[in-house]
Amino acid sequence: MEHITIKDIAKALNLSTSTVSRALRGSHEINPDTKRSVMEYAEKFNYQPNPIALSLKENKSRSIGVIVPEIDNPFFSQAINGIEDIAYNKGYQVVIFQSHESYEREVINTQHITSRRVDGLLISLSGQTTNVDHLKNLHDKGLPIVLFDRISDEIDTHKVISDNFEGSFNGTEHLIKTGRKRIAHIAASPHLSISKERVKGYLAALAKHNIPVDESLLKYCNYGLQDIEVVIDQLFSNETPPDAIFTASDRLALGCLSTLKKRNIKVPEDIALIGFTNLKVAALLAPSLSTIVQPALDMGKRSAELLFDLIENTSKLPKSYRTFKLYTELIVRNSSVMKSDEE
Amino acid sequence: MEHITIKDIAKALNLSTSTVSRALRGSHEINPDTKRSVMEYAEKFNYQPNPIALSLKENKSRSIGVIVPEIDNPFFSQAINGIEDIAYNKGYQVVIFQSHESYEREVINTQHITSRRVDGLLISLSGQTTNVDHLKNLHDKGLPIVLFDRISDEIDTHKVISDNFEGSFNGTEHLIKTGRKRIAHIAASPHLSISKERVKGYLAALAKHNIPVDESLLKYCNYGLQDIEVVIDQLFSNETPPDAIFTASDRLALGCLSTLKKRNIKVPEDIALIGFTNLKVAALLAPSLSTIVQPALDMGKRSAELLFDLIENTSKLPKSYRTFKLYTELIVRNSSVMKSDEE
DNA sequence: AATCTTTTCGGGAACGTTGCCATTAATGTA
DNA sequence: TACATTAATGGCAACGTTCCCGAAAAGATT
Repeated sequence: MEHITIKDIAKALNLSTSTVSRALRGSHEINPDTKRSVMEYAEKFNYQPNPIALSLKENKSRSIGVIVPEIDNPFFSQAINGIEDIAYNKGYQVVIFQSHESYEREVINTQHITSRRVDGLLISLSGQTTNVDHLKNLHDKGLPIVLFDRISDEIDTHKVISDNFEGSFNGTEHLIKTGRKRIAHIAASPHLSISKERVKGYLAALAKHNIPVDESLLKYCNYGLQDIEVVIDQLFSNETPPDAIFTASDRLALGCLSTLKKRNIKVPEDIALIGFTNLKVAALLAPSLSTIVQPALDMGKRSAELLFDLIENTSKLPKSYRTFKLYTELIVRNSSVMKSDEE
Repeated sequence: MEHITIKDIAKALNLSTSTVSRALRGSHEINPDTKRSVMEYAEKFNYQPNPIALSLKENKSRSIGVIVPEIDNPFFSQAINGIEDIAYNKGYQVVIFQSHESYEREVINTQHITSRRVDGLLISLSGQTTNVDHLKNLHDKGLPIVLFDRISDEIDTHKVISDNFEGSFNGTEHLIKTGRKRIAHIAASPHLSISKERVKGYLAALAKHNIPVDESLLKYCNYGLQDIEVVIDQLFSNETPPDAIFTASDRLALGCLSTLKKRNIKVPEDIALIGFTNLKVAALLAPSLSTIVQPALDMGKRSAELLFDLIENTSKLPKSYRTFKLYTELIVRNSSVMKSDEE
């Protein structure tokens, strides 16, 4: 890839680089004729300023880093969609990293992030992450960071989440109101903020309706399909098995559904199922999946907007950081209610 | 973000920048003692070489650009997963762009790509793209490019696709062998290579079994849900409506399924449905979706590997470019065959 | 003792761009 | 006419790094 530079233009037109530079940026102190000839030459030979030289000079890269556990997860790909949208309009580029739910990988990613000199970082924590010193260090050194979805209390910066407590509360209460008595909750990694909040919502709903908590109905589970099968089998080896499962994520709900099918347990007759998800296909599943919708796209957009706020105001020190809680919505479908009319 | 530089180290240890530079890279012509003190200082103050300065000097960025129509499409997010995997191991960073199926946006993206000075480009064409001059220009200027999935004959470089013809042929033949007589095919944008190949496979299967082609059963369709509804309605306003639909993508199959449900047309009794997809949830749909699986992750990996081959061998001019055709697999589920035993 | 090698290091240019400071010529003002 | 002002441009340093070239000192060879 050969690129024409400002020096080439200067040499060709017998000017100095500074004159060409100023002509290109339309400075008023350049003779209109000179300006025009420079412009024309640049146009003709398709001059494109070298952003790397700019970056070196200005010490910023006009790029942001994004670390997610897994790109190939509809929630995160939707969020990235929103992030890319905002970044595109701001003229920033998006550099993607995956932690694959691994703490070590996340730490390595943050190292790459800094060495890359991105102007800011958007991150959703890995399921294994309990220590966030790697992020604290970056933040202390002045790197703008926004956390989204899977956040941590230990970092003082902007955060964007969905209202996990309320969503979880509403989902659980929905199960209670439709007559379920023994409601299990399968959460994701116990370290995650989203897990904690959703467990709280679940417990609060039980408490409100005076349903005693049965510890054996509260399970934590990885995303792997084998893990889910184990958990389901544990739940059903109980003397009085659950009559409802509220899972804390899309993947878990899908895993449950397929395991329950294998075990020949009917949904919603034998057991109600409700997920916490944003999957577009949820409506097309058999049975169609009741769920609590999270606005993944909006979360991505909002996070990116906040990050650019920080990036563009790094000078104004006394920031007041906020945690933005986005709406969730309970959508009731067939997996949680007995069919009234057969189709 | 303050960063310590080689100059800082030099000043602190009373050395020249060149000595520090060489010490850091372990040059043999530096006194072991000096080397050690430099290393220790660098370690202590967490020196990280500035990749931007390196890029400027070496005229490469150690990053690759990826342009996909939409990140939030399981096929592409899986492919990106594979790309990121390979890039990570090579020490490259992945910069993401979306064309949103728009030709204009794709052209703008390629401009950003070049101005960004990425070392290579992976691209899957937008549905609107008929002219590929923007890519030809880049390729002629020496930018390594690998096309995947949605490719173009007009660019001579490595390409990675799945065997669309064979997949399509097998899918269509499966429908024929299970007794379907009027098989419709709903393709994506007519400009896309994948559409053309899949239409060819469809027609070839019909021809092999002496089934006349009915032009009214061959439809092209965008991804929007309204468009699908229109197409379905057109198909069923036919005097003799189809008894099978073979759709050319995951999204289209999902749209069909939901539209057919709305119209109260039973799958597979009234009509068989088969998709071309890689969706993990296909098995959980109602009915479970027969489909032709594409190895999205492997396509991403293979594409990235090829791109790095090109990047690392830009000198060796006489390249022989190849098109790699990856396997597809027909998976028969309930949407295309009458249930033999009810569950 | 005179020369040649090694070892170890510093100086400076270069990558592309911007911005400060100077410089020239032309014009305006007293 | 002498001086101040303005317009238009050039020179140069700087961003962080590497690399080529040279230089000094120490050691080795005759």
